[in-house]
Amino acid sequence: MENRKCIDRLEQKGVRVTSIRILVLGALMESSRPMSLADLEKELETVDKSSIFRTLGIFEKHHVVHSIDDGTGSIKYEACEGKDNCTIADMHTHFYCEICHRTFCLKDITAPLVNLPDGFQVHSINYIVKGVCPACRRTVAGRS
Amino acid sequence: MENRKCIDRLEQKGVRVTSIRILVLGALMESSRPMSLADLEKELETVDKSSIFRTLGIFEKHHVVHSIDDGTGSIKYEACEGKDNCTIADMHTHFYCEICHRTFCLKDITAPLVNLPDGFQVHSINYIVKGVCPACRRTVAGRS
DNA sequence: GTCTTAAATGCAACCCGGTTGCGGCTTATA
DNA sequence: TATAAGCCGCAACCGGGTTGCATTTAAGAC
Repeated sequence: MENRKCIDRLEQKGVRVTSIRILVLGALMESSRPMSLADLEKELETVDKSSIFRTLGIFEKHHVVHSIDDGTGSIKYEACEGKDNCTIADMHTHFYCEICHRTFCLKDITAPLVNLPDGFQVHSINYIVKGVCPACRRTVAGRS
Repeated sequence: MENRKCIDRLEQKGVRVTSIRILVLGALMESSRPMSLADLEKELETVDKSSIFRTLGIFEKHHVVHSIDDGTGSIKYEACEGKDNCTIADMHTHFYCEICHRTFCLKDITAPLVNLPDGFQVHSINYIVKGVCPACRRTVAGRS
């Protein structure tokens, strides 16, 4: 419960501090994986999902968190890392395991940026690799 | 209505030919953009969405079409190109315009593949670049 | 052609993530 | 303490996707 850290981050980004916001940001910062609305709902039993939803919207607008779409149909969120706003260069690769349905952050692997035809203006990148993660691969190794 | 072409493709992929399947595949092959279930529903008024849904599932399994997730919340489909099955190398880049909400196929731009840590087995790639398309950029040029 | 069977289809209902309207509560400021 | 702005919980809603089931269609046997 590093509340201090959450509070500092919120103040630094110009977001009003409330108990719920501390809880939501705390959960995201402690998690090693991006979390969906449902994940947060489960972890924060006492908080209504609409509150979490609105909180995430505010966080996103103020660059406290950013969202990624791993193709599972539910958007996932993770706390932004650097002090400054998340830029394209900060976007990292994600890996979605089709067996255990977990999404991994590969934070050291920057999402690649291709050259686009003239006229396309890039705002963000969504780069998801799908397949089988090491753990699941080991588990099913016997049969493949 | 190049029915012949659709029928050939279905037979070649080992999919039973029905009138609905010809319609669905025809619509996808004629479209310059990937289509969602809702898009197909609108274009094929006479066909029930559950039929389209199941048809797409069968098409996907038999590599007649593949799906992409452009982060809009609705999966889009496009007809596979080559005679053989779609491979990772065939996956191309998509661009989603945040203004007009259209998804563009950049067929000449192969989706990049990063090097993953050991143990990750890749099946597919989802690479979406988001921003503003040339047409919308021109339209809003006056104010930016 | 007719029969039989499996597959395909339409309909209606459902599921679930996401979203919104609104009344009540909390916080900030005077 | 009074007031206003913003936050929160509840409940209802929305839309894409999915499923169960009865009906229709197509493929093969006779």
